[in-house]
Amino acid sequence: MPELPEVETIRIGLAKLLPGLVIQDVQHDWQKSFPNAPADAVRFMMKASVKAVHRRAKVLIIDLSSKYSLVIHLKMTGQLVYVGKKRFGAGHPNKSLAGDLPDKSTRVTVDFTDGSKLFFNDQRKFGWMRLMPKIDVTEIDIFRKVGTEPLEDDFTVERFIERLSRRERSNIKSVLLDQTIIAGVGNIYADESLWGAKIHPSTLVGDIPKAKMVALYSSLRDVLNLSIEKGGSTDRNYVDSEGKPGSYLSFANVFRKNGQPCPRCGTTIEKIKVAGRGTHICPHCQKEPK
DNA sequence: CACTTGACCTGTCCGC
DNA sequence: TGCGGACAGGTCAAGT
Repeated sequence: MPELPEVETIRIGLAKLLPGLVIQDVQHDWQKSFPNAPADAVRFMMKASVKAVHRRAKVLIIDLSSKYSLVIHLKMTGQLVYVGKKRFGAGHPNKSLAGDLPDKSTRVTVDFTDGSKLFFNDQRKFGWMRLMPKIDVTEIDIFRKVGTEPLEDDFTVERFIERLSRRERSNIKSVLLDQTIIAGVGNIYADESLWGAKIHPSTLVGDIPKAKMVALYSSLRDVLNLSIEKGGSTDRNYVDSEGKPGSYLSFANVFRKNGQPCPRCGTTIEKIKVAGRGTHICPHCQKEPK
């Protein structure tokens, strides 16, 4: 579920909430959700305080005062929700989406010494949290191979075109989803940015004229920035660090809008399959390549 | 190398 | 109301 804007929204929230808190205990209910966590590793978390919260691609990194970091990938249905002591229990701000915690999808609970808690929930159990020595964090595959961050200042349109051109003979949608080319784009923002640039998702990268590549670059950055501003996209599962949903989907133009009119031309939006993924297009604005 | 398929899981929705 | 199948925003490995 969570793509760059959702993970970044969580990071912004946690960066305000966690630093300075001291870990008292950690529990987990599913080995795959908290791998590499032998008793020893968990012991190294005790009494450590949170120093900082970072994001790279769709991965969160919580640096501790010890030599370790908590590294978290939310995959499809992961949530990372902080519940402060004052709000814990009755009156939680979002009963409908984050409910009373822990619940049946809570995989890992981190207790802090002030009585507050950080819950890692994950319905489908695809996500994970790992405790890693800081020096090893960059050795995770996704960090070794991951592409450029699309919102960094030095991610110019020239770099965008250079990176995409490494996959000239692939269709543009699968290239946008390829984390080794550009980091953080998933199905929602791939569809939205392609609609913005009027490019059919099956178009081969090498067949896209330069002007459209420039349009796609702008469209992608605009869509990601707008979504961060709106707190991300909530379909079913996504909530931010305080358990609140994001509102971007009400600004989306094509994603999950099949059957509705295209906001630009009024043609009915269709849902097709490209690169094995559900894909939303306006068949008038985004002409299928020959 | 490009692309597809299947796997990892649970929950929901849709049609019969 | 029950049941089977398709599907869900992400990655990874293996096969063609």
